[in-house]
Amino acid sequence: MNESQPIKRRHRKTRADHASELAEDYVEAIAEISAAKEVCRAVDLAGRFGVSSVTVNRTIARLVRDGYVTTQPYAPIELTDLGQKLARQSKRRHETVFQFLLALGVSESVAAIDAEGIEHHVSPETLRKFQAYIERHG
Amino acid sequence: MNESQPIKRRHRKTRADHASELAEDYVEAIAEISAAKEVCRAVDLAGRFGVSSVTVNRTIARLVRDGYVTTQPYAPIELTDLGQKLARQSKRRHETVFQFLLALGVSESVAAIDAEGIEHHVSPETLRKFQAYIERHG
DNA sequence: TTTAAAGTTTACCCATTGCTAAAATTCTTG
DNA sequence: CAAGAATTTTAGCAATGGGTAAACTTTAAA
Repeated sequence: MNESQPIKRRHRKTRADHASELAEDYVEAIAEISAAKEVCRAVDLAGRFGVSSVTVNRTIARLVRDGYVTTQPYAPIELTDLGQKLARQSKRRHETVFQFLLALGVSESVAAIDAEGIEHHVSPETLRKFQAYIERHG
Repeated sequence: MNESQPIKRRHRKTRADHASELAEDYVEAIAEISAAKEVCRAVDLAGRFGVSSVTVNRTIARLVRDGYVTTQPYAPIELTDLGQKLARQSKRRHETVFQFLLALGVSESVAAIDAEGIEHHVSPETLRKFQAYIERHG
């Protein structure tokens, strides 16, 4: 009577239709790095995420496959329109979560860490509540 | 000046020292199911999480390896003291996140889903802020 | 310009988390 | 108790996300 419906796990679920957390982190980083220094290279992402450039390479290949990114051998990494759209959404949501935590009184360093983890699990409805809270409080 | 220190990803990071999200979900579920019907079997967890019992089996093997669970072939699944401790912590944190979302005005169905995802990324400091908010508001 | 450094790619490895099919065991019921 | 149902286990497959070592390109410097 209690184990009603199955709890679907939210990590690694669908393929092309729904961007993974990793994809969101990557497009967000690619957008930021591209803005800061014109081109984004695998080595930049490797430094950013603290992983090897081999790992970056394969992740980028998946992003290409899923339509978020274009690149050619030994060339810089660029976002497609879809990738840019996802990057904007991710950045906006990330920023909202971060500001919300600050408004709640969480310290900046902890808010930065927690926002990273939380952002991928906040539904539109909850995000709106976060925004409302930010507007009410400072 | 911005790509200061590497951003450590919070999913699937360490091995034995830090319980994975999946481990937390499992011990929480095992505790709940054991409380509700005396014994917890793989098939119960499979139903709960919407995965096959083969998948449950292997996950349980990892939990045994990591010291959270004991079991024997064809026997029910039981939590170790460590597993019970983790289950209590997880349940408490989960409950706090869920109540916090409700207090913020998020609907019950969405709060249930978001709490599942968010709970694993909330630091002790942020959790205290959540609790404080719940106490202030209803 | 040639060479060395930096960056990228390829070829391997591993663990996790999912699956199906089939074998083994335990439970239930006729 | 024997047969069938339910459950668990084993064997094998796949995708993701991590690694190293070594080869290959590109860039920079002497």
